[in-house]
Amino acid sequence: MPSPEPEMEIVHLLRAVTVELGLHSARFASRHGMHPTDVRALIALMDARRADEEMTAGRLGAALGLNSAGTTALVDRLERAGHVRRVRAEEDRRKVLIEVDERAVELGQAFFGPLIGRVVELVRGYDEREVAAIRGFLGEVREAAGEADRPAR
Amino acid sequence: MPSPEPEMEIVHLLRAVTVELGLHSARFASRHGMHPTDVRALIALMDARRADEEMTAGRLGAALGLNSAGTTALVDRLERAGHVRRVRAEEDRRKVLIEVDERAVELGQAFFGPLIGRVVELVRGYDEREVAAIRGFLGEVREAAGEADRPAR
DNA sequence: CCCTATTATCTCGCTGAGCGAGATACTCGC
DNA sequence: GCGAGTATCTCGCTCAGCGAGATAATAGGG
Repeated sequence: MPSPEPEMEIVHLLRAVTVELGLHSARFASRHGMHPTDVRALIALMDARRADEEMTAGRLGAALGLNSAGTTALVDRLERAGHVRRVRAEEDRRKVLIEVDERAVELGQAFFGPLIGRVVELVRGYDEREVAAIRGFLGEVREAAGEADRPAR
Repeated sequence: MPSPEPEMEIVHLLRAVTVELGLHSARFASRHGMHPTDVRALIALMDARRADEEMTAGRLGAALGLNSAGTTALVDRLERAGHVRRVRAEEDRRKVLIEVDERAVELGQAFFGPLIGRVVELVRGYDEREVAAIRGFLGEVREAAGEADRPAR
């Protein structure tokens, strides 16, 4: 066994964090009778909401890696549970806008709020340069993971 | 809308990273005709391997949040694909040890290697104190996510 | 030792998420 | 207003994961 590089500790920690966060979402899902995909969908929808972007059925499916049939089923499920509403887009009536219900937002905040608050608290414990390092690192990892397909740059 | 706290940027980045890494695993899965759960299982198995711990069917299922029936089906799938072997434990012959095939390890390294290498490279770009901050932050987040259930401490 | 309780895994039958193929509804350029 | 293109939906199917219960092995009290 080759002597392990010390940088690998960060790699393993990173993976452990994603696993742990995934399990946390799964707890939210099962507690509310939802499936992991539904939670991912709600998160994507709330992201769009925060960025003030309209979310259509198609864009949602693409973000989650579903095909159109699966997307329809997903939205059906969320709509049946009262978490979202379908609204025909006025400019292009082929599109279906998906709007998150206020109650679903509150549900999410009630569950994820404590964890988010804890992370905010953690961040406050670091000085400016340390926070910059954390922010830079996370941003670069996101970048790297998104582009990790094509072998060449 | 209340003025957003600046610490929230880190929270959103963190979530974006987990989403991106999740999609990356999903690409690995679909490229090799596997399901997301199978990839999570292989990761858990390789983790155990690195830590020199034996992994049984039961422990694997628990780590992934599957019940016994689902776990059996999962191991069947992985075994059929040649990624793992079932081995009866000698000390307690009720247990079934799951061993990862060397070829599956190589498959994973071939796919995740570039991304891991990129992250190692990134880490090298930070000085000691910055790396300590990143490591500390990730460790604390993992902790927080794992304990985020019980409201009181 | 045997008998019972306990633990680990597997089998069976079922539900439902997500897929491929193709239908339907709407838009846009000609 | 017709044909090509785009967004979503419908249908039928496959298979991941669940609940219930069977099977196999161990542990302990008598």
